[in-house]
Amino acid sequence: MNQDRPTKKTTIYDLAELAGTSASAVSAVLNGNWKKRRISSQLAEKITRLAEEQGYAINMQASLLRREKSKIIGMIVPKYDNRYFGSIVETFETMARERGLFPIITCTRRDPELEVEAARTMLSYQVEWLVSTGATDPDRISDICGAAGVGSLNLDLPGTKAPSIISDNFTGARELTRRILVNSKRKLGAARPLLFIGGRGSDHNTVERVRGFRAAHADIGVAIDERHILTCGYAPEKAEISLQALAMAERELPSGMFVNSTISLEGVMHWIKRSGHYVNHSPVIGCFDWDPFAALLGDEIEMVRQDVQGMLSAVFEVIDHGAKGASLIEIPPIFVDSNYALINDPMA
Amino acid sequence: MNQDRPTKKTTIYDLAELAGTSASAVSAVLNGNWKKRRISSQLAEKITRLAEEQGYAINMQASLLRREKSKIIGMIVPKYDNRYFGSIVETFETMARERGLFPIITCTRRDPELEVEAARTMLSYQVEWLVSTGATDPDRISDICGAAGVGSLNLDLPGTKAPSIISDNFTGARELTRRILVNSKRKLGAARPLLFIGGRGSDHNTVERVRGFRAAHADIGVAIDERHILTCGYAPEKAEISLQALAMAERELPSGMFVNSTISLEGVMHWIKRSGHYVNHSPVIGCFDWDPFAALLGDEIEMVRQDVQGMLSAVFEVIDHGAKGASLIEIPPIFVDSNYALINDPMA
DNA sequence: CAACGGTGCTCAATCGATGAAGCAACAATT
DNA sequence: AATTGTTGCTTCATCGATTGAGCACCGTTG
Repeated sequence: MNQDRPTKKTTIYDLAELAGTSASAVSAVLNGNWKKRRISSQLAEKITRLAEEQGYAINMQASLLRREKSKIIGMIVPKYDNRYFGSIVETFETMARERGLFPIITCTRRDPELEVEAARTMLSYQVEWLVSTGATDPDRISDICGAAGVGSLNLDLPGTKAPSIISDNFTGARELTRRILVNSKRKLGAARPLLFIGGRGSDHNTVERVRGFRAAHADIGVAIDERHILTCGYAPEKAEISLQALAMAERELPSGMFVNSTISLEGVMHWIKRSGHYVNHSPVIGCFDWDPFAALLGDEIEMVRQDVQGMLSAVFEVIDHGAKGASLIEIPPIFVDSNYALINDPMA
Repeated sequence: MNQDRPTKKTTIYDLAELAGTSASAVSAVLNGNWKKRRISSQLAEKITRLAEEQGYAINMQASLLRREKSKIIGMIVPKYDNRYFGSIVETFETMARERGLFPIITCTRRDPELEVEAARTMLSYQVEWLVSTGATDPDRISDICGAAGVGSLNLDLPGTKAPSIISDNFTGARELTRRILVNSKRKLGAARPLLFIGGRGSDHNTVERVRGFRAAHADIGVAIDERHILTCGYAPEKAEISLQALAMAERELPSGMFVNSTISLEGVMHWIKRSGHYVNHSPVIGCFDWDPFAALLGDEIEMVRQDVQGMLSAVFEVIDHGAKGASLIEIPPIFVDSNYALINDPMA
């Protein structure tokens, strides 16, 4: 079809000429408000048929230029290398489309400069909202958006200049720690203090999780060794290096660990396997995040699953109905049983 | 900054008024060809400064409407739930940006209707190229793009109407099978025929991998049991159901498996752990795809890593320099050693 | 002093879709 | 017969950036 013009795209003017009518009639028919514009159904049908035949596709650039709302929603995300972010992106796309929004996602690889550049590019594309996921400097992005009159939102990591939707890290970490301690007690006879590894000491989530970690120890009156709080960053290698350094320094390693992300867990498990420590007494492990294979690794890996559906529902709730100022919305995480069952409400 | 006008965005006309000059001068300065248009460097500097102060962001819709090239490149991808696709998306974004292209990615959840809809939407946004990754019906998408004069490319799964870049599935599968058989021989004393599980019997990759699987068995003169080729789909549950059915039907299960994706491996490992089969003789496993945790699961999980960098280099090679017709470009996969070392050229 | 080339800008048309305003034709009402 | 209402369209300005054409002014040259 339409062999005569191989490259040039069909416009409403081409269709108008073919239909022997005006471009505005074509426009009205194709964007659905032809009833309102009192176009006869015969003409509407004819135009629709022609559009189909010609393989007409609207030029969004032209349409959006004219319209006041772009219906484009942007998201920046640090990485695609774990299930948590993958699930966030997939859910975001689905929910955006359900609302008639066009999602644009970009991965900024935890690079602050890229984050800013990506935000600016998204503004150029006239996004109506920008969701900053796990951004290193969310407030900078909120400022940039604010100056352009574009709404922004923080996801996963909070900021102070836009509504933030994050997991309830404190409560989640406290419950996760409690569970690891219970497993530790069952396995070793007594609850022994755990190691905390992964994350950045400077980020809110890590701070809150350490706080939950401390609280759970305090709850059962077990003292923490401050040298065993290793907020060494998220990369797998950093966890390995950190553990190796600890093993060099100490006679005895902790018998259990709270691992702050699946990415860190990757390094931890690799080190455990290769280092030769823990050969005849594998540690009791818990991880703040979920991965299907990690779940199958040992018998005793306790995992928290962040409630991605819940978090994104909250995101779109804010987008649809607004939120006051830079509010902080905390979503309780979900505890995953080893046999794939989900148990809600960790504190129940 | 720019407090007076909270919502309305700054345009080149606003900047022109502020600078006491014309919009065309502003445009020339901001898009970099002010030398060609003989604008003085004083004026250029002034305009640049003003643009910065006002937080000006170009309106891409307007710019793209006027220009002939959009510099937008689209990709559709089935899922974000494994490292392979995550890595494809991340690499694609990086390489696109390096070339000054703006990547738009959308996830179609293996839904043929969504694929077509996504392709049409991307055409509306004037993409110059569309990369269909693992599409269920790549030719349909090529047709749609072709009608609009837009280039298309297939990645991961081949089509017949556009250049396709895929892994060398046959060679990869043959070498993977060979390795599993070697491991099987080392462990059990003799090389026993393997089970093939996962993938769709209708897709090219699965067909080729089964062919490689057969070839490797033939190479050492071991006969395959045809009932042990289970192309049950990609979802984890399908692999579980399929294995369960096999276990009900047979007295003895195969001692080794070729698993066709990490997603299928998820189901396989879960079933092995929960079903009670293989309790005192864990099977020798190989997987066509790589996952960091799966790599740590057993001692004997052999994994092939598809060469994402290589595949995307080939994609952009085609985009930059063209390819003849619907050529098929096969990229050799990479074999991963259990200690994280990479060994190239599987056939060496 | 006229002609010429160079510099430094402005003007106005254009990309494709949209929608307010308007117009012609006819029907219904006073 | 004049007014009003309704239907079914068309006309045209507009969104913001881009770019070919053109204009005014300068210094230089013959």
